[in-house]
Amino acid sequence: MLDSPEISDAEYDEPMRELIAIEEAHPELITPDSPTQRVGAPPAEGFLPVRHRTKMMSLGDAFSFDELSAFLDRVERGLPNEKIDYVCELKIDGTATALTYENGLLVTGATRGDGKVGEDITLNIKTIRSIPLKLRLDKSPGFLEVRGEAYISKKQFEEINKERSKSGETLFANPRNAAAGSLRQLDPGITARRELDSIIYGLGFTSGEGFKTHWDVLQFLKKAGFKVSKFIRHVETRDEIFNFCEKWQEERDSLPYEIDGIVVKVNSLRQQESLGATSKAPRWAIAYKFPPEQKTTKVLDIVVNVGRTGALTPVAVLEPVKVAGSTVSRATLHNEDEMKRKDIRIGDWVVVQKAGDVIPEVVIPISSRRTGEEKIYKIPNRCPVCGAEAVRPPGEAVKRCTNISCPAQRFEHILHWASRGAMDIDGLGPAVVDELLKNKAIEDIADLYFLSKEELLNKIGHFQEKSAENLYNAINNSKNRPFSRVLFGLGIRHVGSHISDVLAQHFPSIEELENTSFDGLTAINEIGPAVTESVIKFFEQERNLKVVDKLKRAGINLREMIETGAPKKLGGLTFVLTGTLSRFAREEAGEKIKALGGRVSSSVSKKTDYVVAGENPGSKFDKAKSLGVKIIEEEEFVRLIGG
DNA sequence: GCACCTCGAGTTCA
DNA sequence: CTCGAGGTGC
Repeated sequence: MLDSPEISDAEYDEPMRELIAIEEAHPELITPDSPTQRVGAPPAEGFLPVRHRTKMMSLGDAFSFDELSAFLDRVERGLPNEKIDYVCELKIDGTATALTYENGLLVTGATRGDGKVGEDITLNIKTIRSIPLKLRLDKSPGFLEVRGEAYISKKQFEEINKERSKSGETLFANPRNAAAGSLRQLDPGITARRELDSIIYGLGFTSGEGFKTHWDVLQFLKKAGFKVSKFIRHVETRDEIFNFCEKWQEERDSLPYEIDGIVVKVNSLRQQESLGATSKAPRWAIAYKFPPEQKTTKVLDIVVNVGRTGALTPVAVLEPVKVAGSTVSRATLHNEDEMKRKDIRIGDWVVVQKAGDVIPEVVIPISSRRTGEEKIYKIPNRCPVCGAEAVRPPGEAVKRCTNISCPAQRFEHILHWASRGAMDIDGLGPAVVDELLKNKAIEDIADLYFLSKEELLNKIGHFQEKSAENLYNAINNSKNRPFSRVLFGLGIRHVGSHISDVLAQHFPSIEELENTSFDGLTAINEIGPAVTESVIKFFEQERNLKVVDKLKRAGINLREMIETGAPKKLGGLTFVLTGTLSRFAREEAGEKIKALGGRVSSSVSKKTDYVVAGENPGSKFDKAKSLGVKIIEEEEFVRLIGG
């Protein structure tokens, strides 16, 4: 077997500490290629475009062994009567990068971009420890470009998401997105903390090196100091190729990083050249893509869940089965119509898969395995928790429990109040809320603020002094959350986080919101009749008024804070973002605008002050033009927000 | 009244 | 991520 050893991370770690010490003592000795220069560079302004010397092509896909065979047929036809051997590599699910070295020193790291022009992410690339800043060659070529995959290990990915979850940031869907996102950080310090890794698998434009095979190239890359995969295989027959694919399809879970397929390349560089390329992809390589992992399992039961709004949602209880890395035992069926459309019955054998990598989904029932014993499930007309009538309004898709004091709704409502987007009360999770309700310590959200430490300790079975103290403090600290979060936490129907922001902008205090009229609400952009009605209804309910009153007495912040400092730069201005911004994600830009007192709206109207147009702006751009709304480009926007 | 875009609400697992 | 539904503009 021709497996090749991988360079271990430890080899890069050891000399670091020593070096830092030396350089701190003698700053004049710091060289541009010093590993200490990997981090600490100032945040970049944005990313400059880099033109690739030779196009970074993508690979053709094969989604089955048939398609893979067809590819091999084409290769053989293209090289009649020649002996052909191949190299099989794991296709790591990361992000493609091109690294250029001049006279042995790393000068540029770039993303693939559209293949012709990528972005200069050199500072971020330098934080990847397995990428040498200097080649380990006696005599380096004047110009060397290598290509590879920058990725994040499964373990590190979970680590990152755990932290993001703590700080309330949106989670990365998969390691690939995490890697891509981390490489697009303006502050290399953040990239460094993400601990990316890299595997190099080929050469780009390079001066004066005469290789015969791809295998030789890989050996050279290893010698030059790059991390090259140890799982690469040099093969000669089709069977070996298929075996390699099959083996890794089964064993992909055992790898420290995610792979989404196998790359098969013609080994001889002369043969590669002779096969050539289409405008999109080389004819001498292909990516065999693993099918999304699907498993079959049995629907043991279908149960209903009662949500915060009283919605009855059917959930399939499944015979536990391992799919794409985790064990699946439940899957939502969304609603009655969806259940009927897919015709899923209790006792059915079904195909399950992960939608988007995390959330299990029932794809389809296997009707051929039916015995006739399967039962069609109907959502009950009574709430399974409180027994009240459950009604599905005409034209709507969900059945709802009509009892506003239904224990299930109350429970979910309190959890919602404590949730990250609302009051963010750490330590107030399902188990604690359950005990507090059961032991009659609270009835509603406002009661939380009248609990003493002792009560918390007494009423929550598993609590010790420390946890009681922590929760007590967490509850107290939530009193001065911004008004918009309080509004969101109230759980008014149709009032989510965004509409809460909008309402808080227009009504500086809860009294003003309470006393407004139907027209006063609908006049506001983004507030239509449905939202208006539900807000007005909320304040008509005696129960709700009592809770609001108690919240007031508890000292909850029920007015928009008026900033006493310097007037905010963007006070009262409304922005609409369109197109792709290069410096930050849209969400980030939105955060910045809001932080400076501005508003972000989703659609352009006469009220819009600025439309910020990024790359490929959408229809909002045209709308802004026709309405005569001021359109600014990213440059000017950055100047406007002063950074 | 319709198309399009957003937002809201519910959900899973480790 | 998913679906459903609200808001806006034609």
